[in-house]
Amino acid sequence: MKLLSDFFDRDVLDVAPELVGKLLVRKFDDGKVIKLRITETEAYRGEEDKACHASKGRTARTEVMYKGPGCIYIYLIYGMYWMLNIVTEKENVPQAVLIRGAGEYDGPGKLTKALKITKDINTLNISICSQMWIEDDGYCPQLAVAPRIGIDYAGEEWALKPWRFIDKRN
DNA sequence: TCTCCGATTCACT
DNA sequence: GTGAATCGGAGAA
Repeated sequence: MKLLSDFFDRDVLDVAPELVGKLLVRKFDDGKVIKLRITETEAYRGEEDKACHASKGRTARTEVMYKGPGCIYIYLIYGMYWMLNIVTEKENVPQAVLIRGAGEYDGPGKLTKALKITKDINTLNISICSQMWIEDDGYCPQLAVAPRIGIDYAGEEWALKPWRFIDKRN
């Protein structure tokens, strides 16, 4: 069962843990399709979240996070890795879920490299996209929570929030 | 224009 | 445990 935009039209703290255990489906240009079970996600919640790119306000880069539920937010980090995010909540509320791991890939950079994800699918909506979507096959993960990674610059208040969600069954 | 730095990974000590 | 690779966005000037 494919997830539609109403699934993403909720608070990111509801969506992020529920995305763990879902199937991330990627269709390549040559027609090949692969499905990977999502093992780890993180929540980035609006302008007040100092770790969220949108904390700086609306800019060309963060514009997609204001576009509404289900939009794909891709950005380059450290000049070499693409990060994959799914926007949640209604229009003009900048929240997103970072997909940190899926299938046998245990890092966001490795995942996007394996799936050939780059800026060219930035801003597309994952609920109506033919190149990538998410399915629910009824799998039930054992959730664990932890602080988010690599955001010390946001200050302790935000860096310590338990907004990372992991499937212990892996 | 120019400078700083990051939602990472990997090789090396 | 430490540091390099590498580049576009954001803010300063």
